[in-house]
Amino acid sequence: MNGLILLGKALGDPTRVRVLALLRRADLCVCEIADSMEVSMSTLSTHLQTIRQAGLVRTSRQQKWVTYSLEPEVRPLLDQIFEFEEPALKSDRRLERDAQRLNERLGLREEGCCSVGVGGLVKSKNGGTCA
Amino acid sequence: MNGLILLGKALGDPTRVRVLALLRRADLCVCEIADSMEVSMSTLSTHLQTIRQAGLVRTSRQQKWVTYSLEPEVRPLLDQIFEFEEPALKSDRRLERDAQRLNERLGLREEGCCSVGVGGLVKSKNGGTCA
DNA sequence: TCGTCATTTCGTATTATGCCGAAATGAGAC
DNA sequence: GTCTCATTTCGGCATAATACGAAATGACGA
Repeated sequence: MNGLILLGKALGDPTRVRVLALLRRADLCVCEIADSMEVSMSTLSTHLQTIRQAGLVRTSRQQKWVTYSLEPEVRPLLDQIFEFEEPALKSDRRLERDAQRLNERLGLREEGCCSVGVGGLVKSKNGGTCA
Repeated sequence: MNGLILLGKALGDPTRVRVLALLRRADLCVCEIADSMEVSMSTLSTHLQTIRQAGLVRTSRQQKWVTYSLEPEVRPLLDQIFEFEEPALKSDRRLERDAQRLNERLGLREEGCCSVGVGGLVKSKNGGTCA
């Protein structure tokens, strides 16, 4: 029954739901998630760990960055759960803001995700030159 | 997003999963759940409240007893979630024991659920003559 | 090999959650 | 109305979860 409980815990926290909602839109590297959510890196990392342990996401490395994506095997289930709650989710301010910031963030991808030398258009949390 | 989080919290605790697993088998009054799970009344009640607030169950009164049943509207979703985790759930000892005790308990229903005067075949938690 | 960052872990304070027994509540039976 | 129980809330403690900044880690590029 452990898997089910891990799934429950993963869904039972606002920050984690926000992460999952973002990942349902696109595969994202951690800095993109962080910038979209305006949460500290350490906090985000903890939640990502929880979500990972629940088997909801997989990670892969692209150059220097780790990309998170929904585990294909659970995506259908996750979709059904989210769609069931769709009416409430659609009108959620926080999720809305996250999505908006994500879109702005994704617009910068052509200039290189998290790439160096973009001219500091967007400053990442710890002073890096992340896109 | 609150509904989704409540759903998550409801699924994110072993005791509550055990309750839901029992309710997937049959509509049950609280004393039947308690006897099947061997957990204190106050503890059980707290979890039932959580599950109720998540909108996963409805209650109805039968004579002196309150019967819990899965909310018809969420049952399909719940089924899909449980079926997704089926392999792990099927081999879970605790759930197995709960189900076995439930079966024993249901066998006594003909003698009247929680009825007085059965001769104390089964003693309920707080000294009553509950079936 | 070294430097640079993205990412994770550590230390800690705060808050939430789980458990139980005992007391309170409340619905039916007489 | 009163009695009887099933059911819920209360008080108190123990454990676990969340948050953050700062320090540690670790992978890639040069």
